[in-house]
Amino acid sequence: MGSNLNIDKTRCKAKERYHHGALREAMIKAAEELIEERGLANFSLREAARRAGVSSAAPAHHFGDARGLLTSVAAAAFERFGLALESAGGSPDLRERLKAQAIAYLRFALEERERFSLMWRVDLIDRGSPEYSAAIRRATGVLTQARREPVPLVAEEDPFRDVETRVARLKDPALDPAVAVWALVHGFATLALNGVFGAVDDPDGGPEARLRAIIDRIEL
Amino acid sequence: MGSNLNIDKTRCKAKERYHHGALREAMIKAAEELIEERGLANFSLREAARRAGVSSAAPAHHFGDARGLLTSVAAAAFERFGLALESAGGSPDLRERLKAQAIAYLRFALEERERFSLMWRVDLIDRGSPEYSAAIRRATGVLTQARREPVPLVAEEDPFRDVETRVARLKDPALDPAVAVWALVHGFATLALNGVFGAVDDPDGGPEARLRAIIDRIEL
DNA sequence: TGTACATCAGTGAACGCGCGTTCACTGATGTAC
DNA sequence: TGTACATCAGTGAACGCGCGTTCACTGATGTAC
Repeated sequence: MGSNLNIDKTRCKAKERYHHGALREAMIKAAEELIEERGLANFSLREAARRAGVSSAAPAHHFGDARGLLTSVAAAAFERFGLALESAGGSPDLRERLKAQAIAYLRFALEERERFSLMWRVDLIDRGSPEYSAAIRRATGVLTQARREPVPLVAEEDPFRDVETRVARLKDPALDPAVAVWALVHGFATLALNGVFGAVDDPDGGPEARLRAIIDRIEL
Repeated sequence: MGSNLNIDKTRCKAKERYHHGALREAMIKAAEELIEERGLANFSLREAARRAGVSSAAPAHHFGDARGLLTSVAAAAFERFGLALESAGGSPDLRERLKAQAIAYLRFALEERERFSLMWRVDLIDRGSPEYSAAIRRATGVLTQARREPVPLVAEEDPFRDVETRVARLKDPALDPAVAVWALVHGFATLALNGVFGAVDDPDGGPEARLRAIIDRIEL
């Protein structure tokens, strides 16, 4: 790389270079900011390109079309979402683990409202895209795998006591407490975003405590 | 009314009369069909007017603007939704009542996908509208009032046994099992609509049984 | 029972808008020799 | 190390689209006298 190029880069004025250099990432960032700022309904490819300092035709090279860009934004959001859930799942106790993940779920939804909505907007994104389906599979996998703790098969008295029940539960998805908690927190978050539970302004207070109390009443 | 008018009416060709006569209802019906048929994302005021056999300026007299029409559609949907929940809440047993309402909730969501989505799309409707807020208050009221059964205050042994616990529960919304079930079924329905639980084609089979099993595990 | 007239509920043409996408193009990059 | 050239990643102007809404209008209705 010549020194001229370096000078351009240290200026950090991407617009002054003909080639942006990292337009893909810049577009995703611009789209995220636009969506969070003006709402998902007011997203437009042109405006996102404008914010990235690039002509409206440029994104086509990286995303194909507008749906492609939104798909990438959704995939990136799911990626971060999965990480948040994962790092919340540290407790060895199943109930605590599920509760912590539920809270992480709720917080993500309340803090990144518009992006959280986008993640589920099938009409706006391309579900078939490899990057999207990988990200959603990973994130939801974290949830539904939450109960796959090392089961203490060797009980004190009878080594086979309860084992069959446990195995049956592991096999029957209807009885998976993780699915119940997942549906519960997803609905709770969605309703909270809709203002059903009143003010959402203090996410540390109301909704979270309420969610904790509810999860405590699910038989695991 | 003259006989000419009657002849016109029996012809049932609304287009042939200058005054539609029941455009408000016709527009709502047209919008509902359009939405269910082509999806919420493809709704347009013009197309709805076209289907009602009326110029695109006509609806303004009844709804003001496009948002006004969608608000009325959402309100009508909430009205039917509330009725469905209400008629499902017949059982004297709390758990059975909640379960039946949850199933009704799920069925409504799966059968009227697009309208169910619209009901919660704050960006498309006017939440402040009296007709909408009345309808949503009524429908959600059915849910959150589900536990307000006649509590058997006069117990066998000690008339005050458990009473304080009951009263405390009634006061603390965090412990309201109806809210838990509500959030649960709402999330369950939303995820099901997103295809998370696989095929939705047989609503009598998979999702419903699963939901029943989950509700059985909530401590009421 | 007629008539005058205000009001209501339509028409249809037109406006302006921002959008997504296409197109021929060009500047920059990287690679083969 | 230099040069030719293919490829990549941009430009910016233009196209066509359907939309929501506005506007001056008109036909139908209902009511007061």
